[in-house]
Amino acid sequence: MPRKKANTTKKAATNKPKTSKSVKSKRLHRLRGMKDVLFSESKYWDLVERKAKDLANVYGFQKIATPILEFSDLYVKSTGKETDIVSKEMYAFVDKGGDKVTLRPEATPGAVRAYIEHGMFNLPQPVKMFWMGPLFRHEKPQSGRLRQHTQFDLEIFGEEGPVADTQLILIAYNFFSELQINVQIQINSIGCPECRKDYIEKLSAFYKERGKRSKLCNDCKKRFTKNPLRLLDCKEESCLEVREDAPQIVDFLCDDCREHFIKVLEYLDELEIPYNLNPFLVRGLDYYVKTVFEITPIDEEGLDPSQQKRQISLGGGGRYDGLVELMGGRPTSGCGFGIGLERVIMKIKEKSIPLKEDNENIIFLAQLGEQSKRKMMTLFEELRKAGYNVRQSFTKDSLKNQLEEANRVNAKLVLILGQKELLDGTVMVRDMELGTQEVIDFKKLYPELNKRLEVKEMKLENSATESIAEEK
RNA sequence: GUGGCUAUAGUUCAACGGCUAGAACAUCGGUUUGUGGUACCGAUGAUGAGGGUUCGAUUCCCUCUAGCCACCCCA
Repeated sequence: MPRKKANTTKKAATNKPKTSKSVKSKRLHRLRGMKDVLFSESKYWDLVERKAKDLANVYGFQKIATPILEFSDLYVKSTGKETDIVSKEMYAFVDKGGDKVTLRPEATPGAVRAYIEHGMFNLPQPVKMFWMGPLFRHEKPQSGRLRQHTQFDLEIFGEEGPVADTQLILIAYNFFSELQINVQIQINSIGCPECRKDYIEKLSAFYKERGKRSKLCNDCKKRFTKNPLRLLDCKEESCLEVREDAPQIVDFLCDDCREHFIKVLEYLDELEIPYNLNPFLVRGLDYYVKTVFEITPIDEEGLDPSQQKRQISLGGGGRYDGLVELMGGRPTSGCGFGIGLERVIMKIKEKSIPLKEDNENIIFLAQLGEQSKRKMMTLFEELRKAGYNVRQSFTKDSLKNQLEEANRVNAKLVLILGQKELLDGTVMVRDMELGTQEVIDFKKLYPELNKRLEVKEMKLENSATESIAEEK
């Protein structure tokens, strides 16, 4: 039996044994870990972006945009050569001019670069900026983990006081609660380079005590020599056991760091923002000092544990006081945080929070015949400019199709103009909910529309109260 | 990057190694050449890619690709 087959013979046997990706399938596929945002998802993006911008503006943050492509060195120097992001996740390449460049893996370095490069230390301090855009990390994709994702990011430069840290956390908290996402704020202080050094010594000493290292998992054995702070991060059961008695960094903070941290917590208490003091929270970027925090979602409806998904963090940030200086600016303190918008949208979808849609009082214009089409096209512009919520489908000529479309967009009224109406100087007004229609004088269109839109609203209110009354 | 699971129309799912790969929803068309949302009829449309075993593969095996899950890490 000859099987149905596309008779396009692939390039003959001249192919190298290693098949190249491009020849493989006839259809082009998007790159791994990259996503298209389609119509149905756009409304979530609108919602989230609007919320982010509104909040940022209220708290005095101004928008900036930095290039997606930067010199690779920017990230190597700031984020840290040894961090996972830089050492194994960067989209780094040499461009045609021979420059070593990288697709932005992280927001803060670009903001810092811009702050220095444009002499923003000459602006009134603190400088508060926000930022929204794509980031690229070459990781193995999973749900909620993409190679291109979008972050909403806030940065404050030139303010060393704890108010700055608090304000960032406050904004993050407001962002989530106003989107009806339940979150938990994890917070910790990892001190400054000085007191952290002391702590790491203590921590190493602790783990060196008899028999402790043999209990650790393989990853942690490596961490012990490479980055002892990360020992605190491990979720392995046996490592957790050892960790129980480990010294906590908060007990070793210098006076300055301790005072700063206490203030942040006091402010949070004052604002009644719930937080979870997590002495084991350590963040993976080199530049963080003092306050670090992370935001994770909470499942409220006590699902059975098997149903519970791994809780990925929705956002995180911290203070980076030494970073501007490290990057060649004058000593400037700073702090910032980022929120992963794809993950936020995932959460909103999970909870199926209803979205407000702009489909109130839609007037749909339908036409029959060339003459009426022309007239309706101009009427459409007229109504639109007058502030009516109008829709049309002038590419379709049959009334059936136009009404179908009117129904799809949830129109309240349809104005129908055909040969008959055109000759009589009238227009037909069809009420899509009641299914009634009426021919009116074209000149009385505006008062008629206004009347119907108002009457409609009152009727709806009435019916709502009636149905409540019935239930009682 | 490591390990596991999966891959069938646009979407959600069917199909003891064997007949024309079947539905629902969606889309388009018709019943109605001037009337939508409920009905009826019809059409379009799929085995991720490449190889192997077999008389015969959607089904079994291998490779690649992609997705999901856990780890690593992070937003």
